[in-house]
Amino acid sequence: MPKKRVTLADVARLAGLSTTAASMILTGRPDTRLSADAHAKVHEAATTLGYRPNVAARALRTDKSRSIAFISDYVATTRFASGLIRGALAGAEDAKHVMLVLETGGEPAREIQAVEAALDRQVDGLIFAAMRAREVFVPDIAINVPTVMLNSTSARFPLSVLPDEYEGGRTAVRLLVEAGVSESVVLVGHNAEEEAGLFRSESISRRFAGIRDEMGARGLRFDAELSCWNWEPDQGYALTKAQLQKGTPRGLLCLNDRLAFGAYQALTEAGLAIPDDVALVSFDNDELASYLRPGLTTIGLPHQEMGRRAVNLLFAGQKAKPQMVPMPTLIRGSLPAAH
Amino acid sequence: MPKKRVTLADVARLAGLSTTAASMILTGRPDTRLSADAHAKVHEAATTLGYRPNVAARALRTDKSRSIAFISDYVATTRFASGLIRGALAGAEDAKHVMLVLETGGEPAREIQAVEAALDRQVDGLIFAAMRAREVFVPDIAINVPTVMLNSTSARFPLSVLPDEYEGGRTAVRLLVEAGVSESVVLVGHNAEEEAGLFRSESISRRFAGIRDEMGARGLRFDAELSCWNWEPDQGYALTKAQLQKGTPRGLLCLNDRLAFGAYQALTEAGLAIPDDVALVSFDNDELASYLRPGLTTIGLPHQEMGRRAVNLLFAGQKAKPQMVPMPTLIRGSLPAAH
DNA sequence: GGCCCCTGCTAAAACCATTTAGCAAATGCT
DNA sequence: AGCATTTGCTAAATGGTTTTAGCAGGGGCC
Repeated sequence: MPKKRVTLADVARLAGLSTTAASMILTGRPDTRLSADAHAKVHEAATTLGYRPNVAARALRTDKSRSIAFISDYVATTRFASGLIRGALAGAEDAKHVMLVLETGGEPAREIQAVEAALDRQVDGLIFAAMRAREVFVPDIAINVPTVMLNSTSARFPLSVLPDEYEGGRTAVRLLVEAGVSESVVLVGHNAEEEAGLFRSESISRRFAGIRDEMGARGLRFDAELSCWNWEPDQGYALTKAQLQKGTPRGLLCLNDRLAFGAYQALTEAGLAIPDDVALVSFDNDELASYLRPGLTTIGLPHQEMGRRAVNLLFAGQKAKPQMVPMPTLIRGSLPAAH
Repeated sequence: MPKKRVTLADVARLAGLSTTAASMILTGRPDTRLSADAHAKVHEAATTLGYRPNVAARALRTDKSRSIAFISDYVATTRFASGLIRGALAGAEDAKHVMLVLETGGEPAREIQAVEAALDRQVDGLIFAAMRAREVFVPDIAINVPTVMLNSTSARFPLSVLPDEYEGGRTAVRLLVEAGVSESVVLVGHNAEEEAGLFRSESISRRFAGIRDEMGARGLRFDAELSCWNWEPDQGYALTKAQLQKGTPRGLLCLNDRLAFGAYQALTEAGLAIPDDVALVSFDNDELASYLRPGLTTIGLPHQEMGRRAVNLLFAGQKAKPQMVPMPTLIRGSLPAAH
C-alpha cells in the first residue's frame, strides 16, 4: 500500500532527460537553454505521474520552505485573534505558503521555543502577533528571516501593522456630533493612568488622543469621564448605572463594545430608549455589537485586513513600510439618524 | 552576519567523534553501545555550539517532520474555532510538534490543495475540523498519515472527536427539572426537518435525542416547540416575543446561547424577571453567556478539550478510539437555585 | 583547416541528518 | 594460547532536490 512518492528522478526518467533538466524546467528557471520539446516532455511526465516536489528536500537545498510562522501570545482568549489569523492565512495561501501557528501565552520560555521551532523548520518569515496591541517581548535569538509585528511593536523589528486608532478615535467623536449629539456626552472607560501610557497599550493611547483632539477641535468637552480597569460588560453596567443617578446623559462614548454592552443593560433597566434618550458609539466591532437591539454603532478593528497586510509585508522586501490600517465605521441603530 | 547554522558535523568534530556517534547520542537511541564519556562529550559540544538539528534534513531521511496539519473549513467565522485550535495547539506543543493551520472555506478545490500542501511537508498527522459538527468532505487523495476528524465525521476516517451531545441534552432537561421548572417549558430552536437529519449536523440531532429521551423518561412534554432556521439572536427574540403573546412560560430551553440572548431581550422588554418569572437553560457556553445579567446557565461545548484529544489520538497509534467528550455544565443565574 | 562561440544538455556536488554494515580492539571462555 | 563474543566506534550510503561546472556537437568566420 505505501506506494512510494514520485520523485524528480522518476519524472526525468519518463521524460528521457536528466534530473537537472527536469528541475530547471519545473522550477521555471528563466535563462535556461532547454528546448521547447524538452519543456513539453517534462511537463507531461510530471502531470502523468502526479509529481509533487518534496518540500523537505527542497528546503534542505535552498533554505526556503514556503512556510511562515504566526507566533502570538494568545490565540483563543480574545475573539479577535481569529480575524488576525484568518487574514494572515489568506495572505499566505495567496503566496502559496503555509502557515505555522504557535502560541506562547506571553511566557518568555515558550516564546523562545516557538521561535526556535519555527526557525528549525526554515520558515521564510515570522509574524509576531499580540492580542492587545503592545510592545512585545521578542526573544533575543538570531533571527535571519523577514519579521513583522502584527498588532504589536518591537524596538528590534520596526515593521509593524497596527490599526489607525488615532483616526478611529476622531471618527467616533465625529459620528456623535454629526448625529446631533454633542452636549452632555459621557466617556466610558477612560482611565487617566492608562492614558499616561503606564498600563495599557500604545494603540489605546492613540485612540484617546484622537478622541481628545477631535473634541478639542470642535470646542467640546465630556460631561464626565468614567474610569475602570477592565473593559468588561459588568464595568460598563456599573459605571453607567452610577452615572444615571446623577442625571441622564445624551450620549455615551464607550471605549469598547463590551463596556457598551454593559451600558445597554443599565440603560434598558432604567427604561431609557436607545438612541432616542441615549445614543452610543463604541469601538471594536465585537460580535456582540450586531446582536444588540438596536445594533451598536462602532469603530471596528480591521483584524482580517491587518493579518493579510502583515503577510504581504513579509514578502514585500525592501519597499516594506509600517502600516496603519484604517478602522471601518459600522453604522447601526445606536445613533440617531442624521437629519 | 548570516553566520552559518551549526550542523551535526560541527558537533561531532568538536566532540572528537563521528557524526554517526553524535547522531545516535543526540537522538537518544536506546541500544547503542557508546560510552558514557562519548555521551558527555557530544552533549557538551552540542550545547556549547548551540546545535539545533535541521528539521528538513531529518524529515528527508526519516519522513517525519514533527509537525501536524489542522485543516478546517473556517477558522474565524465562529468564535468556537479558536477553542479547537487552541486545544490542538497545546496538544501539539506537548508532543513537541508544530501545527500548520489551513483553511478551506469548505471548497473542494481548496481542500485538495490544503491536503497536498500538508502532505508535501511530510506532516505526521492530519486533523480535519469542521466548525459545525458534520460529515466532512475529505478529498480523495492518498493519505498515508494518521488522520482524525475533529468535530466532524467521515466515512473514510472513523477516528473522530465529538462533543457528547446526547448526555448534554439530557443534562439540560435535568437542570431545569431539578431547579423546579418542569411545567410550562418551551423549546426554542427546534426544527423538525433538521431533527430528521436532513439539514443540520448529526451532533445536533443527538442533542435533540438527549432532550427528548430525558423529557420522556420523566413523563414531561414541552408546552411548545418553536422552530427557526438560523439560531441567531434575532430569531430568539422574535420567537420569544411571539410566544409571550400566548402567555408567559415558566422556562425556556434554548438550543444555543445566541437564541437565548435574543430571548433575554424579549423577556426584558416585556418586563419579565429572570429567573423568577422565566428560567432559561441553553447550549454552547458562548462568550455571551457570561455577559448576560443574570448569567446564562448553559451546557458548554468543550472545544479546547476536543482539540487536545484530537492531537492525542493522532499519536495514540493502534489503541486510538473515537471520543465523545463530555459537555461541561455552567451554572449561572438564569435558573432558580434548587431549594 | 583551425578557432571560437553557441546550443542543448548532463554529471556530480552540495544540503544535513539517519542508518546500515562492519571494523578493530578488548574481553571472556576453555 | 586460541577462538568467539562483546564493546566502542566509524565509513559510507541514503533521502530528493538545486546548482555549478562542464561536455559534445554544430555552425560561423577567416
